[in-house]
Amino acid sequence: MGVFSKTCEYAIRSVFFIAHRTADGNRVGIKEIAKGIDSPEHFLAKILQDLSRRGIVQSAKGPNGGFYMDEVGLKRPLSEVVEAVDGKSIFIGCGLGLAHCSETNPCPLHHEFKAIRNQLKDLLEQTTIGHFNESPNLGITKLRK
Amino acid sequence: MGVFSKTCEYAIRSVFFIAHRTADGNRVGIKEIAKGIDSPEHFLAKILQDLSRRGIVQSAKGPNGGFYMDEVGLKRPLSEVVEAVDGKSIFIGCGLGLAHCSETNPCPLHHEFKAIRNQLKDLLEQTTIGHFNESPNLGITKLRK
DNA sequence: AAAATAAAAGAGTTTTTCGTCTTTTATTAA
DNA sequence: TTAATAAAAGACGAAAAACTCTTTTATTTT
Repeated sequence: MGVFSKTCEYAIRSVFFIAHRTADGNRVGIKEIAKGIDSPEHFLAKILQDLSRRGIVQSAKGPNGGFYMDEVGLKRPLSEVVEAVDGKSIFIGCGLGLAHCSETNPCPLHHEFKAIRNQLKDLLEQTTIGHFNESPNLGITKLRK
Repeated sequence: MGVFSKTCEYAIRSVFFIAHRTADGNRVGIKEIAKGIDSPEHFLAKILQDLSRRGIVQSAKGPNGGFYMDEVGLKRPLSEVVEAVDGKSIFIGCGLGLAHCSETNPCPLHHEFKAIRNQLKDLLEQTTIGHFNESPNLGITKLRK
């Protein structure tokens, strides 16, 4: 089991992909995205519909349509994508699945898990969707299986 | 989505519970364990059958039977429980779900994820199943929802 | 205005995870 | 040696996640 759901993995990979391909103002279609990140096309379509409704990606129908991102979108943190798809639980949930685990009522591993979760939280908050557009050597090269 | 599957959460909570209740040589039945950690009894039975087959917990049938742990078992790291139930993927898998992500072929977040995963790995390797038996104030008090 | 394009929406199926229920087997104690 | 106990095993059932296919709607270009 990964840290994220598969849906969320596709979401992250697709926003990186869209960010990279459309920073110049172009748009990119669902087929191309699906190929570019090795995901099932129609399943990804659902995911992007959702991200589009939430304003995380933009979309346009018709010829020359497709998905794209604006300047504001590129600056959004990855944490917004994750939260939109998987919810907040990854940032706040108990590692042992206890609903009432908290600072005052901690499970055996509460504090240790908290430290790790916070690191993940920081990473996802500090990494923007457009982050890898500026680092030409790293990044986008690797989004396929 | 939590870091562990629900099955694994139940597994961890149950080994902590069994360790605590049977360090003195007693045994504890499935009903009591299920109540003690707030889990579905028959589902937990399946999980413990598996852990028993793998030698992580011991079991005995019949009157005065139940689950228990020996000295060796108490010293086992929690990572063995997690690996038995959820497999290695949590320790080695790519955060973005890419099968061929690696040191030489890293995904955009490879190095960052690796650091976090390693922390989790260390925690699970350093915490033994019997760890909380010795710390009377912390620990076992909180395994129910 | 018509045809082509591409996302949105709707309605499924499949697979995996989670959970339940019943029967069987092993052990112990009366 | 029979009855009681408790885990093991087997066979389901339900829900969630992952994935597919078809139809509709919006847009653009000719």
